[in-house]
Amino acid sequence: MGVKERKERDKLEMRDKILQSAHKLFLEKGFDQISLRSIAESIEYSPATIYLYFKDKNEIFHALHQQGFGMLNQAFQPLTLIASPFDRLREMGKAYIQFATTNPEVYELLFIRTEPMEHLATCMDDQWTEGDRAFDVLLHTVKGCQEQGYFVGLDTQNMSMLIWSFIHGLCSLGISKHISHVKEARDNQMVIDEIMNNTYQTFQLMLERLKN
Amino acid sequence: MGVKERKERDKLEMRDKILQSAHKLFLEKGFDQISLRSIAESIEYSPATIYLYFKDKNEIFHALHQQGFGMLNQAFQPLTLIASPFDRLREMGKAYIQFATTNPEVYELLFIRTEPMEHLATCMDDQWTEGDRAFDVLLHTVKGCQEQGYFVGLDTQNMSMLIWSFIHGLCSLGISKHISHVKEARDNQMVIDEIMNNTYQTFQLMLERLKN
DNA sequence: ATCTAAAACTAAACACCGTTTAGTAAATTT
DNA sequence: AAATTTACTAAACGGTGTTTAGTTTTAGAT
Repeated sequence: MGVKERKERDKLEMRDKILQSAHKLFLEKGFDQISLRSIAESIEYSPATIYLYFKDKNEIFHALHQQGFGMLNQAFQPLTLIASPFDRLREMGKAYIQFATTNPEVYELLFIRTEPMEHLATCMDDQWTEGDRAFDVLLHTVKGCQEQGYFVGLDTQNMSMLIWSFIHGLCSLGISKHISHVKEARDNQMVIDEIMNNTYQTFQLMLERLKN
Repeated sequence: MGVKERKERDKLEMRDKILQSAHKLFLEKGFDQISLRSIAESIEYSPATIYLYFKDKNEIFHALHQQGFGMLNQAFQPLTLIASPFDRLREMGKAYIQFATTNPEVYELLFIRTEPMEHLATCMDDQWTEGDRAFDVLLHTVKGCQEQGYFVGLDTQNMSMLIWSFIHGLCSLGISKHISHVKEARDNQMVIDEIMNNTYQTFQLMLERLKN
């Protein structure tokens, strides 16, 4: 009697349908433009139906947040194959920037918007472990670099935090409209991308000088 | 017959009253909790009245944005007296972090939220010049450092952008709830402040190693 | 002092929003 | 076939930003 199983599948399918629709909408129209009502309309159900599958809007954001972290981890997956820690670190930075610039809305959801974080804070179960794990990977890579003579005398955790801060700051400034000081950059994404690349390259040069 | 002048004064006073009220409200209740209606209530006028002094809500944010930049510039004012560029750079970073941590809501408005920026983009008059000027100060200081043997061979603009990215990233992560990897940091502001200080100190050590 | 025209202000409405409630229709179990 | 659980929704609640139409207050001219 697989009716129970089918029902469960249906339930998950519906959840997924809602999430897919939300994802599509917030890619198309941006963040503040997603409403439960627009999600409901796009899946051709009434707004109240969504509350049968999600507690509230934050829970939808939370689910998208998890999904986004999945995407990011997937982007990092191939990099674990790189043996040299310093090379791996460089490529991790590149991949991070690449992810942020090609999925700015997702990046915003993951690292800039505070809504799902605040929601998580109220949950007892630590589901922000994905973030912890990602940071552990960074820590491990920095440690590897140090064993090869980079960043000697600098604390591993502080150095990791430094690197993350820089990359995150660069991505944040690139995604938001805050890169000024070059008037062409105001609306030209290509100029912004170039600034980001140049800045990252300079960072890389800086790190290379920190050997021995 | 100074009646016309008085009316103009009254108009400006009212604008200021609205802005003060908005500022107070968004310090008290946070960002998303400010509504035109709550502003109106706190100044004891009807919501529609606000539209006689501001085009829309974005224009209020925009005005607060300018005001916030004034505060930041004021915090930077004393630092121009520091003769040594490298010392000045260090103190600028400290002042920036200090500003961000003591006025997180203002910092969020200035550098994280995109609303007033998007509004500015539609304005023809370039009023984001304050940001440009602040960056010029940074550029000038970095150039000074280079003349004293720091960061040689690195592009001035890229280096400035690197520094701003790092500091901004650090502040962003500190303000939002995204610093994980230390479970105590989840809700303890003191731990977060310490992480930020340690990270900045490490950055400083790094820069010092880049002499010659 | 009275009339007029402009300025200041607001009540009410509009079209949204997230969320809840109460009730209907369909599917499943008995 | 009846009873019960499940899936769904219409309508409402209290909130938002904004507009409109109309009222009150003020200023200047007669």
